[in-house]
Amino acid sequence: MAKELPKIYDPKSTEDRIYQTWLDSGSFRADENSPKEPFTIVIPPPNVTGKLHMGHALDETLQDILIRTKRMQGYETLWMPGTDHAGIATQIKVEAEIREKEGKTRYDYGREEFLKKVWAWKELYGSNIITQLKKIGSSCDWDRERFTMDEGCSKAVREVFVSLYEKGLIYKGEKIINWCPSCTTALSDAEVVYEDQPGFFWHIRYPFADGSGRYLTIATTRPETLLGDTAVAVNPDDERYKDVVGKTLILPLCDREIPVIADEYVDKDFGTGCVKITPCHDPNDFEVAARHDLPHILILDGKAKINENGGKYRGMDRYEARKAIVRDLEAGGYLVKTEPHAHNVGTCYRCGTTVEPITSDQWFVRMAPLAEKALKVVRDGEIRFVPERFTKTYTNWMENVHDWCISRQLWWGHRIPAFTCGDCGELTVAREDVKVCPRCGSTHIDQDPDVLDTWFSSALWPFETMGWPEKTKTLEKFYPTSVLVTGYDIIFFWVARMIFSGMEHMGEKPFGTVFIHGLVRDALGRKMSKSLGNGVDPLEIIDQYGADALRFALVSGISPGNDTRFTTEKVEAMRNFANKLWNASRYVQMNLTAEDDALPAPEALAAEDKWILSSLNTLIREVTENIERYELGVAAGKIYDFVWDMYCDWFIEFSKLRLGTPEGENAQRVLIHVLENLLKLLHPFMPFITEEIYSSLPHEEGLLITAAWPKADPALDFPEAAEETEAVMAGIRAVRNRRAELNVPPSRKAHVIAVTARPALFRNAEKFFARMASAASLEIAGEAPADAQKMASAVTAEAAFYMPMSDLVDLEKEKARLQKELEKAESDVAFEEKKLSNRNFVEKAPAAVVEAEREKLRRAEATRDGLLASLKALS
RNA sequence: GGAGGCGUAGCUCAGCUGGUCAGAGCGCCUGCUUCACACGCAGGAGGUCAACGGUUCGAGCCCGUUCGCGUCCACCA
Repeated sequence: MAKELPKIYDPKSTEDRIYQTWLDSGSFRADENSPKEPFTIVIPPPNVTGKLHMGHALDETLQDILIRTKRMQGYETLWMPGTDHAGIATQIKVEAEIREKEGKTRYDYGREEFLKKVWAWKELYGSNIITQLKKIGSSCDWDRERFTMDEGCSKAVREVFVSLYEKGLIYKGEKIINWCPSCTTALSDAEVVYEDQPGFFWHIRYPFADGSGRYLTIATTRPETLLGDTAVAVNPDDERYKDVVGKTLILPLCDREIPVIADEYVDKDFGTGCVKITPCHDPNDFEVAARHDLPHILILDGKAKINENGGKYRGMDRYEARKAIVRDLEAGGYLVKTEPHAHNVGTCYRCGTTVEPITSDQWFVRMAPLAEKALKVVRDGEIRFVPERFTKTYTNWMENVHDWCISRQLWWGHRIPAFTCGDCGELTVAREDVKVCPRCGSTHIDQDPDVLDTWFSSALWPFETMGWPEKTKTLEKFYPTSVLVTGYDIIFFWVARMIFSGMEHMGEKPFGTVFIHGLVRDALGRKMSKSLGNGVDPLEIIDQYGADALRFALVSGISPGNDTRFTTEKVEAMRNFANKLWNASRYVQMNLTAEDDALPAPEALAAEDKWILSSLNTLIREVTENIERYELGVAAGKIYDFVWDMYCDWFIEFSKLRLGTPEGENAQRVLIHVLENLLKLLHPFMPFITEEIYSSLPHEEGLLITAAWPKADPALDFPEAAEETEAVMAGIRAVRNRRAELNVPPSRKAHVIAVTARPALFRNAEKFFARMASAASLEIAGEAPADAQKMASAVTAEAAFYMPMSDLVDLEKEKARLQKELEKAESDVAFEEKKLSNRNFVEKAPAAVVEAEREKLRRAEATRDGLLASLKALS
């Protein structure tokens, strides 16, 4: 039965095999007909042609820990997997590919042919990311894998679009939007990243048209937009300009006349107090223009080049035009001054290009009515953010949300189901493609060329993946989902939108808890990014250290919502931990003769058995509770400490004394029992190695992945026995400590005399002292030996230990050391006495706390008395 | 401008609702080929928990102020 295992655990030869076992067993599958209580997570769908990065690795690990725990706890778990078509990201990739390989653009192919290319690309690379998710152990129900552009999701998207349109919550309109000149598409507000950039503040004279020679000076950071100016605004209360409101100015370089208007928007104290108004290229100006009914002049094209409204600047790139215009202003005597000015510039979150605010005809979601419900469900506590502070992040955003621009001038994505009649101009939004104009019967119909924002479909993810808009059993069983696990960086993009979508279309929240984690940074604390080249590839780490080590490294020491640094040192430490567990298991197996894992009867348990079993109970309670509270870092730490410290360093060492004796089988059974429970507690964190070890231990259940989660057994709480063992441990530590200080090698055994008032504690401890503290013998005495002067001594609360080793002991030093320890013990006693004589403390503090302090006092007194006796014996 | 986060051993970080909370890993020092493991064992050094003030019987933990570091949102042309 005993079986020899290699000394070093090899994840490479294990993980794929174990994963296949799980797949074959069907353990990942969720059953909507199950009577069990559901527990559901939908995966944040990675980009279909993306590559797994550390952020994914963390996100996946956290989800898998929750899912595996709940699965073992008897829930019907569904972890819904899938991928996102990632409109801009994917289209950019394919365009780059054909540009590089064929020197062509998407226009060379045309819409249909280009889309075929993208689909081919998706087919080619789309499975990579899924393979990678499997590598880190994700226990998703792969049979249900979805894609945001598959038939079902597309149907859901269309249903949502049409129904929102019918409710008046989607509209088309000419508004100012963010435009990326590189991606040549509109973006939503959330897709713009603002960054501080150095720039200039140009002060420019706009002369009055009355030929008086007077002028107003405006200040701008974007002089080229002057081509689109249709007014200059001042604050109505600004005394300096009261008399010029209503007058007319000549727009430099354009010879166009524009009015001076008064508007509250202008800040008197900023710049010159005069603001050029460019309705088509600034959101604030757009508003001002609406209030004053100003004309709109668009001066940029889709590539951010000056268009036909820009006169001689036509065709210039925006920055080229800026230079030319500044030069011409200077030449014309219009430029007053140029001063450096740092300002925030919006950039495209996908390509980093500076975005231009421009007016454009786009589709929008009317957010106000949707936001209302989305706020209520969070305020009512139906949806809870973990950690709680992100609730505020969410509500602040939702309270101030603008209408959502959802149309994108791309080809890859869900085509907007809006159809325009070429003859009568009738616009029809419909669930089925329109072939005939419902108004005039014309068959000359054009579908809107634009596609929807990628996030429009991901917003529906929790229910579109379950078959909505059909009424499916899956929805019935698993919606709303239990927890959503994601990083704080996509709360606005995704979490917020799922919430209002769920409320609107399902009439119910999409999830009960939003578990937010931080970013994985590099060893120096920087964001991992392609441009910095500081990203660490999770697959390489898995290859080198194993998925378990990576998972444990990612989750150890983290706390919800906080960023974490990734270091290979940490992975190495966790690889070592895996190996430690592996070798502990080897030890258990090498000594195995018992045929099953049944615990011995309580009366057959040794004190150390009772100690480890009591401690295991505590561990089970703590781990279970901390997972429940999403404190996964704490839970992982508790298991780590227990395995390494309590189980390996102490219990296994204790057990060695019994193996091979008549009691050996009892020891084995306790070893196995505890190990098995540890494997279960650790399984969600380190699924591969725990499953591998479990398979070679005697056990009743099949696979560990579906084994029952441990429960603390009150019948196995033995506080007295635990205290007894801890007293022995303290004694062993004290003796080891003294020996180490005196540099006594383990090979030199010493007699140990334990002077104690509680001899029962040490009656059976000789073998432990012999093995673990190099004791030749352990003698129990009531008082200090007569020749104590020649001995090394060590004092604990329960005993004073004497070791005859006169050659090594310097009596004076020994006395000085004991004296120092005595002072410490006395101050401890005084501290505790003071505390306990404080009536306020005794009356107000909880009884358990007071009792703990009393125990501390007792131990301090005992230690003090032991030290006093030792000192007396030495003098 | 607004919001929230962080500042704990040389380094990276835990420390949950205030009472063994002064911890872990790595690094460092001293021993050890002890029959599971040198990806190891035993022992050790090292922190006035950013500063100051307050609440409390009791504060890294709660409140306030200050200093330092990064984050998100908004955005003044």
